[in-house]
Amino acid sequence: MDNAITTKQRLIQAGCEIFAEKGYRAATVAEICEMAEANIAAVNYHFRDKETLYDEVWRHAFEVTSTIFPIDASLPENPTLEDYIYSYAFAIVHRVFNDDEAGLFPKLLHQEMSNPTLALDRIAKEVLFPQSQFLGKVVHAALEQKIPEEQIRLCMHSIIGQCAFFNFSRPLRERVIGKKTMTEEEKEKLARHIAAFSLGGLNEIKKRQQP
Amino acid sequence: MDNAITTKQRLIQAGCEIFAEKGYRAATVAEICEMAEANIAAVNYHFRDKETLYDEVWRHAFEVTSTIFPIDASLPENPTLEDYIYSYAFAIVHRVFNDDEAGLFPKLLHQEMSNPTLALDRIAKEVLFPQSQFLGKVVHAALEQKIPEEQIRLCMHSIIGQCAFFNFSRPLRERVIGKKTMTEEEKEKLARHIAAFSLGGLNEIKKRQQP
DNA sequence: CCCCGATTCAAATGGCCATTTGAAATATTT
DNA sequence: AAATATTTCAAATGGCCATTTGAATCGGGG
Repeated sequence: MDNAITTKQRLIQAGCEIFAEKGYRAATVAEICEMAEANIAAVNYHFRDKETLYDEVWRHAFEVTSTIFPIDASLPENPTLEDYIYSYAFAIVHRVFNDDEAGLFPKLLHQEMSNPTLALDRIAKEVLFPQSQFLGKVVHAALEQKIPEEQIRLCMHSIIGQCAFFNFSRPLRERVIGKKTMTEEEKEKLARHIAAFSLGGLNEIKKRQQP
Repeated sequence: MDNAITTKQRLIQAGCEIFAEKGYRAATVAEICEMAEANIAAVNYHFRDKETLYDEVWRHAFEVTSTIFPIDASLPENPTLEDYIYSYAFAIVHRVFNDDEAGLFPKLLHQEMSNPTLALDRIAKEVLFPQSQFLGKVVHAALEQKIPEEQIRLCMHSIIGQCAFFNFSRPLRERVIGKKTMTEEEKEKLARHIAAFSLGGLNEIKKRQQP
C-alpha cells in the first residue's frame, strides 16, 4: 500500500535531470540530493557511489524514452520507404524536443558523446546499435540487392546525422534563435522534411550505383 | 632573432589540446602547464585566469583550422551546385578528421555544445553563423526563387547535420569500429557521398515545392 | 658589472567535492 | 512493547583545484 515515491526513485529522477544538464563530472552529488530532497549521504547509502547511480540513471532514462517514443510507432499499414524514415525521424525529433522526462535520454547521450565514461560502451552495444538496425534494414531495402556495405553505412549516417544534429545543436538554437519550445506541428514538419530529403538522397545514391 | 616558441604560445597550444579533449571544466590548469612545460602559475601570470586562456585558445584554434581548411577551397572554375556542397563537406570532414592542430577546433566546438560557457555566444556570432552563410547562399540558389525561408533553413540543417555528425559521433566510432585514422581517400569519399546525397535531397524538396 | 623590469618558481590558501562515520530516527519483526 | 533492521542525518575526512604570494632567476640597457 505504499505508493509514495521512495528516496531511491527520487534520487534517480533528480540524477537524470542533473546528469543530463551538466554531464557526469560537473554534476555534484550534493546537488542531486538536494533536488531529491534527500540527505547528502543518500547516494552513497542507496547506490554505493556516484558512478553506480549514473548507471541506474541511464537505464531509467532509456526505458522512459523508448517506451514513450518508440522508433517504429506511427508506421501505417503498408509502410513505404518514406514512411519508415518518417517514423524514425518522428521518434528522434520527439525525444530530442521533449521537455519532460523523455527528453533526458538524448541529453545524457550528448554529454556522454563529448566526455565518454565507462558507461558508453554498454550504451553503444545495448541501446544505440540495436536502434540503428531499424534504419539499417530500411536503407538496405531501399538500395536493393548487391550494394556495398559501405554505401549502406554512409546512407544511414546521412539520415541519423540529420536527426541527431537537432540534439547536438540545441545550445546554439537556444542562444541564437531564443529558447522557443517546439510545437507538435513543427516537430512533424521537421520529421517530414527529413523523410523527404532523405528519400531524395537515397534515390540519388541508388541511381549512381547502377549507371 | 628569437624564434624560440614563447611560454605564452606553448600554453595556448597545450590549452587547445587539453580543452579540446576534456572540455573547459574538466581540464586543469596544472595539466596544461605541465604539457606546456611551464610552472603552475604560468597561466595566471600570462593570461590572468583560466577563462581568458580559454578565450585565446578558441581564437587560435579557429584561426588555424579555417586557414588550413577553408570552406571554399577545392571549388573548380564554374562550380555546380554539387561542387559547392562537396567543397563545404570536404572542408568539414577534413577538419573533423585531422589529427593535428587543425582538428582541435571541431573538438572544442563539441565540448562547448554539450557544456556551453560564456564563450559560445561569441563563437556563434563570429564563427559559426558566418560559415553557415556559405551554405545558405548555395541552398538558396538551388531551390530558386520564392521559397519560404523555413525550407532554406531545413535544407541547410540537413547538409550541416550530415557533416557535423561525424564530429559528434567520434567517440562511438572510436569505440565501436576501433580508433582507425581516416585516409585521404576515405575523406574524399565521405565528402562525395554527402554532396550526392544532399543534391538528391535538395532536388526532392524542390520538386515538392512546385507540384 | 649592475640595476630593473619581466619571467619563473615552490609553497601556500581557500574553496569545492565524493565519500565516510557514527549517532539518531524510523520502520519492521517478534 | 522490546528488539532488530533499515533509513536518515550532520559533521568530519581527505583529495583536488584555481589562484595568490613573495622570493629567486633571467636578460638587456646604462
